[in-house]
Amino acid sequence: MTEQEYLSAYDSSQYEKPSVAVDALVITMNEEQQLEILLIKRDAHPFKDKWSLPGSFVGMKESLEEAVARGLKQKVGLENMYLEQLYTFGAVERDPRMRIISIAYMALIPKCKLHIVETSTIALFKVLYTGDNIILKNENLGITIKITDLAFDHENELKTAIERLKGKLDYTDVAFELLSNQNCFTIYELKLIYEAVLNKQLDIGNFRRSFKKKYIDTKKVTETGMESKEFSKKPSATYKIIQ
Amino acid sequence: MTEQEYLSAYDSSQYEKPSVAVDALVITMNEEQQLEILLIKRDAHPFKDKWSLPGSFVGMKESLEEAVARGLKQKVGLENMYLEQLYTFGAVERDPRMRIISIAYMALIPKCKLHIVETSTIALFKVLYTGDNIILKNENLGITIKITDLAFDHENELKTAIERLKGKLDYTDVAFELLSNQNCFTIYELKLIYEAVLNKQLDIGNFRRSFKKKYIDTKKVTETGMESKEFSKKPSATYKIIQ
DNA sequence: GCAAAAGTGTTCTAGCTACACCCATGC
DNA sequence: GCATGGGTGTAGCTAGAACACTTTTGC
Repeated sequence: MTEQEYLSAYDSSQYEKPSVAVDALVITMNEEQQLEILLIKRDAHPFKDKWSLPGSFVGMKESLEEAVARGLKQKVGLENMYLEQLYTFGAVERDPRMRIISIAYMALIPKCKLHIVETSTIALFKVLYTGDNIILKNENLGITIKITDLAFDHENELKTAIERLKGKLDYTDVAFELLSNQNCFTIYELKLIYEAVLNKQLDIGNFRRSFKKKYIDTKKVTETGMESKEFSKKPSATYKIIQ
Repeated sequence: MTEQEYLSAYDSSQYEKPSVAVDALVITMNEEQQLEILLIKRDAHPFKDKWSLPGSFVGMKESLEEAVARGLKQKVGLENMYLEQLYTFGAVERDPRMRIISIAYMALIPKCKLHIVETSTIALFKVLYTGDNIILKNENLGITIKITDLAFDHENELKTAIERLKGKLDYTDVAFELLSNQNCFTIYELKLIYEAVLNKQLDIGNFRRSFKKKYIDTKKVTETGMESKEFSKKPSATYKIIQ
């Protein structure tokens, strides 16, 4: 049997298959320097009227990343953001309708590039900590929900994303993805992102020093030569990422 | 429409679906303190006669972990090993037969628990470094292959696993999974695992100190009170993990 | 003048690195 | 006696934490 004969004889439909979806954790930072997550209110069963992560089924001719990008473009008009695979959730009963295996992706995007028209079914929620609990709050809609109230296993997905983000701050450059302008930012602005993700205050002096050691000395980032007064009265040096 | 009506009306077979598989990266350490990986020689197209990672299709009523465990039990009689999800590979053309999305799992197991009858189609290969290249070698079969010769995208999966393992040594306890006996091991033995994974020599004095700080002081590990001469002439203290 | 961020300097500590050193044992 | 791992000690360097301090500007 040649390979060609083998391939055409192969019957890919002989077994029942699980469905495959991708979920997107669209994370941004608002003007008050708080993390926000994009949620969609379910209009159908199961979990009707619960808030959930935007998801899409994976088409036969698109990669996982392409499925996430397509879904986000269709649902909220988003394009060209940083995507990173988070984890694959495959418990048998995670969706009561049928077996769905879902590959979760984290999408980081600065809020200035996020032109979402908030409706009563699509909205950004602040991620707030109250002790050990996480609550999600949208002030325009006047909605506050507990993370445990999300549809499906999305509580688990969101918690995984937050932990991954915290863990990756140190040894990767993901924080830059939340800057409003990677070609012109201040150290203070980057510190705000770190503080929002880590949910704790950092010492600005130490942050400056470690920024310079980690990025300037290694030539990953350089001064633009321009100054900014966006965050202060005194002009501040601005930096840009070297490609 | 009630939720019950909705669920029964839901037609889960209306769209064509990708197939879903799991791949297992069974990693162990041999008597010479080298990492080994379990490979299976393909007996069918595509990639006929190439070596590959053991994989299984995911059944409708089993979780991803269960699918990995079932596959390993059926193919090589392995049970009860440490499993950790690695990454999901979903490129459209990764399998020329059909669309297969594969969730890779890393399985760590001490060689003493790995009772594999090596045949010409199932074997453990040493993971060896030659400069920047990785080669896979089985001396019983007299086979040496380059990592680039693996079937499908398994080169990529194996490289991802090795990197993950290296990265996780520091901040997790994965190294313990490769100990032949978690209830009786020496510090030297643990150091050999670190050296095999990191592919570099470590200072034994510093390793002892950091082991004690990280595990003894925190009461995660304690002395057994027994001594071992397995690795030396002078008797050595042995340790066990506290559950 | 006050507040707030920009930016620098200093001190202290913890941890890691690279050794040197002695001990116990098998050969 | 010598090689090998068991085990401890130590000096030096580095990164990070905590905090003090000056500067520049808008109000």
